[in-house]
Amino acid sequence: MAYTYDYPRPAVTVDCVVFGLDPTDCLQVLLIQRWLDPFAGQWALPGGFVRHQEGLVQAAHRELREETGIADLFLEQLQAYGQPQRDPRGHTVTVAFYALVNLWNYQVRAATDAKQARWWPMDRLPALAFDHDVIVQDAIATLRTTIRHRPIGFELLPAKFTLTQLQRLYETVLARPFDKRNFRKKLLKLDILVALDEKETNVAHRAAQLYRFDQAKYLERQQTEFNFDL
Amino acid sequence: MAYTYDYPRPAVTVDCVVFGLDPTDCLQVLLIQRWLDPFAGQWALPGGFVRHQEGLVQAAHRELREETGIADLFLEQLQAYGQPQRDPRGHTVTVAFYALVNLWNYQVRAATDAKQARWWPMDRLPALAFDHDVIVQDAIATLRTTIRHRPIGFELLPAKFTLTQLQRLYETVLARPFDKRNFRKKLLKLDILVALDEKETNVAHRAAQLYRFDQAKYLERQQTEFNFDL
DNA sequence: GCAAAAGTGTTCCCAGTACACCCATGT
DNA sequence: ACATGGGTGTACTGGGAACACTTTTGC
Repeated sequence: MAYTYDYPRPAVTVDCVVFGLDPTDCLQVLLIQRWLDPFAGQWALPGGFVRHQEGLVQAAHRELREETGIADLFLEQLQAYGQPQRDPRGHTVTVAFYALVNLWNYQVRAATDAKQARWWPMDRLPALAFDHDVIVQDAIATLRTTIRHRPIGFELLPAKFTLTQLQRLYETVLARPFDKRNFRKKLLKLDILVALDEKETNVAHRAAQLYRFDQAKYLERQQTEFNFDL
Repeated sequence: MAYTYDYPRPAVTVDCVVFGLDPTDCLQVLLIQRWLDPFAGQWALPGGFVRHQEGLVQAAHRELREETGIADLFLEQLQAYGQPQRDPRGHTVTVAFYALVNLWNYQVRAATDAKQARWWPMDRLPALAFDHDVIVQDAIATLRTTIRHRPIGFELLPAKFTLTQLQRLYETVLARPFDKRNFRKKLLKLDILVALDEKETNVAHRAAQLYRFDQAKYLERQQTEFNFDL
C-alpha cells in the first residue's frame, strides 16, 4: 500500500512527557526503550505516528495506551517541534504533550510492561533519542509555571491526600521549600479543598486529615477573577 | 510530480495571528481574503503549507512575507491544531503562531497589498475560514497572559514611546483600566525603560517624555528572580 | 486664557513571610 | 516514654490600590 500526494509532506508524530510522583517524593518521567533504528536501544518519549483521520490528542492517548498501558490521564499539549533535522529518517513534525499520572495507580503496570517502559527520576534521565531532551526540559518548565497557576497538581496525587503530601508535591516540582503554616493557610483559604471524614491510618505518628480537590468549587471561583498563584 | 509514502500523512500548515496596535488604540488582527476553495472569498489567517525540509518558524515567516509583505516581526508558537475535520480538503495539522507588529511601520503596506490583506479590529472580526476563529480566540488569550508576564508589549509600539502610549496599550489588550500614577510607578521601578533626551513634538498639550525599552537591562533582571507581572 | 494631556506623593490595606510549640499515634 | 510528623497563631513588612492637583504646550 502506498499513499501519494502532489507535494512532499513531513511525517507527523506525537510525543508524551508523562510525569509521575514517586512515593519518595521524586518527580519521575516515563520513558520507553526503542527497539528499532534510529536510536535503537536508546530511551525516548512514548509516542508515534498520527494515523489517518486521527486527532492529535487522540493519537497521544492511543500511543500511551499501546506503549505503556496508561489510560485516562491528564494530558495537555505542550507545543509542536519541527526542525527539519530532528529526525534522521526525514522531515518529521512532532506535537508534544505533557501528562500527569497518579503513580499510586500505575506504578506496577508500567514497570512490568512488555515494551520496556520505565520511570526515571527527572534529574537523572538517560541520554534521549531525537530532540527529546529539549522536549522534556520544555515540559518541566511548562509544568512548573502551570502548576502555580492552575490546580493540576492534584492529578499527581491519589484522590484522597493530606496537606503534607500536597506541600511536598509543590516542593518537589518547584524545587523550593514552602513554610508549612503559610502553605496550609493559603490553600485552605482558596476554598477548593474539602476535608473528608477520614484520616490517615497505620502511621507511626498523629494521623493526618485527608482532603480531596473540589473541581466544582474551583470552577465557581474561576469565574470571579480569582487566581490560584502559589 | 508526486510524492509517495508507505503510510498516509496529514498535510502540515502554519497559520499566523498577527496583532497590530492601531493609532486609535484598537487592537487589530491581520487577515487575508482567500481566492480559492475551500472558503473562497472568506477571510482567513495568513499561512500555508510547510515546505520540504522547512522549519515551522521559518515557514511562518515565509508565508507572512509572501502574503502580507511583513518581515522581521516578533513571532512565537501558539500550539498545533489537528482535528481531522478542520480542513475539508483532508486531514491537515496546522501549527499556529501569534505575532506582534508595530503598525507605525506596516500600516500602509498591508492595506494596499495585492493579495488583499487587511487589518480588522479584534472585536469585530468577520466570519473566518476553517477553525481560524478558535485559533484567534486562543491567540488573544495567550497574548493577554503573556503580555502580563513578559515584556512583549513593546513589540506593538514604535521604538520611542511615551508612558501614556504604553499604558493605553495594556488597557487595550487587557480590556481594563490602569491607574496612571500606579502604572508609571510600577513600570519605572522595574528599571527596564530608558528615558531618552527627547520629547513628543507637535502635540497640543504638554510634550511627553519619550522612553525606549532596554532589552539588556531586562535580561539582567530576568536572572535575579524578578517578575514583570502587570 | 483655555483646552488637553503630562506629571507627581501619600495613605491604606491586604497578602506574603517569618517563626516555635503542643498534640496524637504507633512502637 | 519516646520518636515522628500533624496541626496551629501572631507580628511584621512590602506592594497594590485608591485618589487630585499643578505644569506645559499649542491654539
